[in-house]
Amino acid sequence: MHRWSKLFIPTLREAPADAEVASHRFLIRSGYIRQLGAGIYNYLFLGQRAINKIIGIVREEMDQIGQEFYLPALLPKEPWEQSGRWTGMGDNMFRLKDRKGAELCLGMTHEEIMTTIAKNELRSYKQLPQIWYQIQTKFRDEPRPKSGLLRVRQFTMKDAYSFDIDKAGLDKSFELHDAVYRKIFSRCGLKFVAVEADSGSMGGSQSQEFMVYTDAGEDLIASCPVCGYAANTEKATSLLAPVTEMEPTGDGKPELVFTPGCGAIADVAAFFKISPASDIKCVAYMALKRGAAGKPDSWHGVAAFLRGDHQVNETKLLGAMGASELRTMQAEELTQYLNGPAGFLGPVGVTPEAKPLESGLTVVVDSSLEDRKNMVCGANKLDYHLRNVTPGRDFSWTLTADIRTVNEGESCPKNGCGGKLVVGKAVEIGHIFKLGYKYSESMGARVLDVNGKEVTPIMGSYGIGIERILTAAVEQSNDKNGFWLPASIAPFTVVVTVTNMTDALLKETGETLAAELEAAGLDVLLDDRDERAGVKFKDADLIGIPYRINVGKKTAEGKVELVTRATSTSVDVELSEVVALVRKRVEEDALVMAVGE
RNA sequence: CGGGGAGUGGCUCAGCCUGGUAGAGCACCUGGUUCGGGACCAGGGGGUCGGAGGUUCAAAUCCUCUCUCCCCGACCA
Repeated sequence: MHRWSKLFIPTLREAPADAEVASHRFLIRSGYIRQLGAGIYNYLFLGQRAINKIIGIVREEMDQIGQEFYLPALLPKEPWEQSGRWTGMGDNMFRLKDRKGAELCLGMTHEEIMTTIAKNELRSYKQLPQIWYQIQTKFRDEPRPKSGLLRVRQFTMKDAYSFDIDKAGLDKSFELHDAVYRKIFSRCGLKFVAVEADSGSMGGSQSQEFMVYTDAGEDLIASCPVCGYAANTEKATSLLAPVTEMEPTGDGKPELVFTPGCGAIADVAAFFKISPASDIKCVAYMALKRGAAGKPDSWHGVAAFLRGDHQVNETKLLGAMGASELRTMQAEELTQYLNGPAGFLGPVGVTPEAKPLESGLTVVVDSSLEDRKNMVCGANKLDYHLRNVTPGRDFSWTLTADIRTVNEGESCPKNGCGGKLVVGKAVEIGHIFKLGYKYSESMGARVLDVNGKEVTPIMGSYGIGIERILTAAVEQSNDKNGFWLPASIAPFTVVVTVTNMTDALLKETGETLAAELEAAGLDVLLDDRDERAGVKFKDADLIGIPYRINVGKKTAEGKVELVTRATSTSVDVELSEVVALVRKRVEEDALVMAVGE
């Protein structure tokens, strides 16, 4: 039995001033965690207990479909060089040298290592499929750690990797993970949503994120309340209403117009008395292209053109070109590639490359411009714009693609749905991903198929952020006094609060009750501290335990109070019945979570 | 990396502008009174003011450099 008086649970009346996000404040105030450095945290007793419960659930469910491994966190350079990620991971990778000068890194993910095992050990299609997973500490040199445990440099991840003989097999492995992830998050009591996600430049074909809505989140999710469509805004699409406003003037040729000081979209729209939707915005970037095998990386000029009222979606833009990084152009580069100043850039007169990322300028035009006529755009000349510009007739491009970010209120992209998209902030707790052949190919994993022919296994990778489950749970269930966790992941299921330890009856009753609860299989914390009742109540409310039993005033009559933290409601219960009642409550909670999503 | 802010007992902060050798509340220790929503009284311990250098008779305070942390933008579990 755990006696509070003997434990280290350093609760704080006030949170550090720099903790802003609810989960950050409460995890510190409740004594779950303490900060050691930027994005580096100590997990104390309660925090580690909660983490262990989460890991228990993850492990139990993952064991239904896969096999647990444990790979090193300290990794040699070679596998990363083979996959091209030694450079590809850039500054996000922690690197170090050993005493001999050999280069190593701290693992931020383990595709390379798992694939190395596959390459060395798998020989035949008969050994497939395989699903291997581990629960491991990951290290990422985040440019900006923030929000407590939400974005850190060291964290725990459950990462899984599947190896299949063909695409159908991968689909199956993907489906298995999807189902298991839903079970895991449900059991953890999270209200989550599965969304379509960007598969990045890593060559994947399908990617799905599991998200929990919270203002502390860093992702934006677009969803349709009508049909259930949901996607990360990095990936989301929408249907646009046609632009109905009158075109500026007939179908004339481009006309140079003096537009002094109109460097911003709003100025241009006001000047021409058009909506920003009829203006062509230009965003100029330098894009990084990773050099193929042995060749160096290179930077290329890119001009993205889209409607004035739209925002460039850099993830989509990268994907459209096959580039791996973007930065905005400097003034000299604007002159070099577009021969124009910022604020007055336009597509007319520029010479697009035939293929993306060649020596000249790659011109990417958003699909929404394709059928437009008589628009306004910058003239690549200070204080001048062009009107009556028609895409295709007056300028050409390297490629068109969907490169804009959807906005709330636009129409759902699903056929005939008609719903209006809503956009909300969310935190990513899991991600499942069809990798394809990228790693098995580059690292040379091969097996023989039925015909004795060498084939490359197809892979998937699947991650869950362990601490983020805890963080998301705190984010979704807190009030001014603290937070509450579902019994499945709470460090304790019930706290027995003895309101006055100097009262022999209360003390004795609390001891006995705690022992009975424990005998009934519940994780019980006995608050036997020599503190005033108020202090104990405040602490109990703070630290996330879902149920509390007060042994106090009514105990002389054979009764105790059962307090449900989530609702702050309490009922008087006969002492002889309280153990059964708590068990019943916990079981009911679990049932609700099992169906819930 | 770009922009903004902050480093003063464990926590929250004052003091800095206008240099004179460090303070409050909470927390902690001792004793007493209290005892169902973060008690009260009395006594006590604890800080070379992030670090280095400089100016000065004298620096938490002024100057320079530096480190760390937080927040806003580009990355991801």
